Amino acid sequence: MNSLTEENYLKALLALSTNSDEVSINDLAKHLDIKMPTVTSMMKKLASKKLVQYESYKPVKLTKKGKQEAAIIVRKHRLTEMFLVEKMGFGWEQVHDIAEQIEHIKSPPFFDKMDELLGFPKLDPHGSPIPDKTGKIVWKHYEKLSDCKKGDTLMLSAVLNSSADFLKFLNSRNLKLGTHIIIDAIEPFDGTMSVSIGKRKEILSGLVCEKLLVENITH
Amino acid sequence: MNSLTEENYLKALLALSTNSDEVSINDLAKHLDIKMPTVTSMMKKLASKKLVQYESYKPVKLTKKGKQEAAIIVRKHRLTEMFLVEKMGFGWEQVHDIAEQIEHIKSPPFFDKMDELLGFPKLDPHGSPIPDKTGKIVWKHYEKLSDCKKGDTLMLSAVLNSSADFLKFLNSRNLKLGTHIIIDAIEPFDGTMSVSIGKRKEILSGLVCEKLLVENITH
DNA sequence: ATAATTTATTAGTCTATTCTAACTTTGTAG
DNA sequence: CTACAAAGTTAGAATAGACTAATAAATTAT
Ligand SMILES: [Mn+2]
Ligand SMILES: [Mn+2]
Ligand SMILES: [Mn+2]
Ligand SMILES: [Mn+2]
Repeated sequence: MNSLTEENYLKALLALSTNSDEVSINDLAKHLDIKMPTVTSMMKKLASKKLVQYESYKPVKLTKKGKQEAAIIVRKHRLTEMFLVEKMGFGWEQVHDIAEQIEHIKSPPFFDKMDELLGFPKLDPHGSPIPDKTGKIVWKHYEKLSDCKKGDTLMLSAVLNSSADFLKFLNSRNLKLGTHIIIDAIEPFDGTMSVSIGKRKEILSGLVCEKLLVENITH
Repeated sequence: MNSLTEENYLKALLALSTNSDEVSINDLAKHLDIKMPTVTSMMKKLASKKLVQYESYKPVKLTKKGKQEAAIIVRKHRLTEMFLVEKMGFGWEQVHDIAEQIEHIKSPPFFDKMDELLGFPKLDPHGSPIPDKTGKIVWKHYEKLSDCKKGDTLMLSAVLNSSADFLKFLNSRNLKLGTHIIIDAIEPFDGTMSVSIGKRKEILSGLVCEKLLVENITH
């Protein structure tokens, strides 16, 4: 059984493996806000448990086993978020921090029951896929709003940042999953977009646009 | 903020304070299944946090502050058990172990929401009172079945043991909170009782009878 | 009032997780 | 191909929590 600490390392490794599946000690240290030597020694420990592949001075890689166990934590995190929103009435900006703790609860029946009560959801409240019980994760083919072009009509489908601050910002602009966005103009210098959300006109900074995943529904 | 470990010590102290409000290191060690020297050093730590009163070679006592913080953990534990039974469909024999973990979640809104969704319950699924937010705990005046006499008609109101084994035993005898019990005979030697539960006749050992709290409803 | 037993404390060790300081390796810019 | 910066490792120390062995205090039994 992995400790809470080990589980958080596994989850961070998975989160940082989206592109290359190789993760540097430095990135991991920054992501977890832990110093590099601490990370190095934890990598040795996880390697001894066959959860990562580790060699001195090289980036780390999750093994199949490590990937699977990380995905199970993510599953528990996302099921929890969905439960908090759908069954307990929390806002999507309130659930991440609670889920960060509940994901470590050891009780398969507890999460199975959530899953069942929710009707076996495929997505969490932020649009991210809920891994299945075997650890498989299937992302739909979304694109970043920042990669879309002027005139496109898009549907907000997922957010890449679940911090309360960011989500409260989206709330204040009436941006929810499913909301339609039309790109009126793009500032070439910094990627700031002028968009229409329903009847309202809004300005979204490049940084915000990079965190919004959309589906192109231009007619 | 107290650690999970400290919280479990506080809860044990409160549980063992029911009578005398003084707790011996030895009892605490047995209750927590931890060796005495470890308990001694934790008592020193809790004393430095003003949560217990500790002097060498004397029994420990929870301070007002310690009692309050312990009760808040118990509140979270019992709200959780109630939520698991009432809102998630678990049996009363399944919830204690999950609550033992969830009681340590740091999120007042999470437990407030449970409380609200449950309609501010006063009792948990095992008949124990749910402490209020200030830490006050009010037990109703129940008596132990083992203290009742032949001919009494009683209503099962609470159980003093929440282990899955014990509760599964009660399930198998159709004993639930609210069930009526009539004492047909008491074996003087060991306190074994012959009782009527509805139309059924059952035999309950003295040990079982001591764990059942009842309300006397003899006409 | 002793002796025996039980309870509690000290001292020293261990594992898990983290840190800082110092050193080494790798990668990059001339 | 050096020289410097960035990334990574080693060594040593700290804290939380738990253990064992040895010792001391308090209780109980004779
Ligand atoms: Mn989240
Ligand atoms: Mn976490
Ligand atoms: Mn319980
Ligand atoms: Mn607990």
